[in-house]
Amino acid sequence: MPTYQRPPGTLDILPEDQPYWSRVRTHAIHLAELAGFERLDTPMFEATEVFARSIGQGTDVVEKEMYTFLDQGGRDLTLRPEFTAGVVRAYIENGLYVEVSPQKLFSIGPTFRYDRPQAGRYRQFTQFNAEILGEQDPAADLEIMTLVWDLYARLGLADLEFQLNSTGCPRCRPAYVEGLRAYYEDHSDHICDDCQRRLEQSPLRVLDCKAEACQPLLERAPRIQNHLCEECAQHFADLREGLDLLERRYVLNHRLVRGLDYYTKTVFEVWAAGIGAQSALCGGGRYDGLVGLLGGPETPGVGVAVGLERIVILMKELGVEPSAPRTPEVFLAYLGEAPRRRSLMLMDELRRGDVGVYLAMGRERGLRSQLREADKRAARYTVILGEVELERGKATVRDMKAGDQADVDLSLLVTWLRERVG
RNA sequence: GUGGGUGUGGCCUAAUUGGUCAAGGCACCUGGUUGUGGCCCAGGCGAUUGCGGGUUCGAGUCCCGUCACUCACCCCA
Repeated sequence: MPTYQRPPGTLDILPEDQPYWSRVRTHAIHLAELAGFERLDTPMFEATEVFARSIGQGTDVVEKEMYTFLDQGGRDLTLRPEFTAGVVRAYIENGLYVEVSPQKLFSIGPTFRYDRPQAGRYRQFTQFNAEILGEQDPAADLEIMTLVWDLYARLGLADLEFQLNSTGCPRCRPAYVEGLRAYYEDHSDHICDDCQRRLEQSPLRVLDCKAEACQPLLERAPRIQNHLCEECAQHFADLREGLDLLERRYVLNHRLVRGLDYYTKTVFEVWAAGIGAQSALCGGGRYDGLVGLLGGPETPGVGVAVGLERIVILMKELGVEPSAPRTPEVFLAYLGEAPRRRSLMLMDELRRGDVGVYLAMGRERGLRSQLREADKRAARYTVILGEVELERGKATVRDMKAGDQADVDLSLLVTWLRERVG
């Protein structure tokens, strides 16, 4: 065992995995920009209050999953467990509501949750996040959903569909929740302990209970879809029409309720098999009250958070090719002190000429050892410089694939190589 | 927080079920070629078998504890 290990639930992303990450990030950023989203970077930590108020006191995230600490100045801070709260805080603080509306913003970076790690779940994980602030039109929900769908499609994850639901708004939800509570109270002796608690704290959460005992009751529980106000019902219908029109598959899931309190109307997730017991690839929804709740002007919003680790896991599982890493195609080998100095200069010259190059290290190495290294590094050409070549003002350039060699004038070497690599 | 599984060199695996066996493969380094890679051959580096304790003449192998990793529950990315 090594003396030091990664903290539980964290990940070393080694060079061999970077091509996957690079491909995921590149596509995410490209698609976001294509759809008119602008990048916003916020701090990795915020005042704890920002998250506690947004996400809600009774939620799992706030109750037991936050990395919270006091800094030297006694400030109560928390590593972000998600992006939305911080993005909304930045939107208000920087007065982005006076800019063109809606504001379409995306972010990408690490997030932190103190969960128990398991397959597909980490304490530090990476999210791609997109938000549309200042627009109540269901077209905004549709754009958000289309964006993540297209990201998956580009990365080769096919056969996906949205889980979709509407959780109503402050006008219609309270009545539904009362109805749900009343229904459950009539049968309270048949439900699990967790649900007993949920009824008090966040009644909607009884809907995604998986306990055997609760299933029969759930079957006949009232469904929010039948209790939406006219505005919410219309919004939901418009969104579904848009999804149909653009052929983004979805299934209605009346039991989909997300673990954060701020959602209104639309909630959705995308599920996939193959990431251990986890299924959610992304999750999102509308939060029309959040900006107001955090002290800004009443402003509707909708957004999504995409888990990047889970995408990478699936890409590997499905055999999706990552992007090819770019490594130098030229290796400089030398024999002797004068050639070594000349190689140093060649290295400099080549890189200034935008030719990627490895330089052999070590002063007493045999050519065999240097060529072995060149081979392992998959260099296309090895430039061999010894006393013999130096005297004639030339270098021996070995084509590693063909196995043949050419004499090239040192003065022409950069040009010669530039014509053949890149 | 709760439960299950696992823990041998950088990686993968072995050790006749307590008796010199800590072995093999991959990787790495050197040499076979006084200046030539990939294949092959030879050699080499590298492990107090997670840690602590116990049983025993003797433990990698049994027991207890502990730590770590891992999977799962809750919930999510």
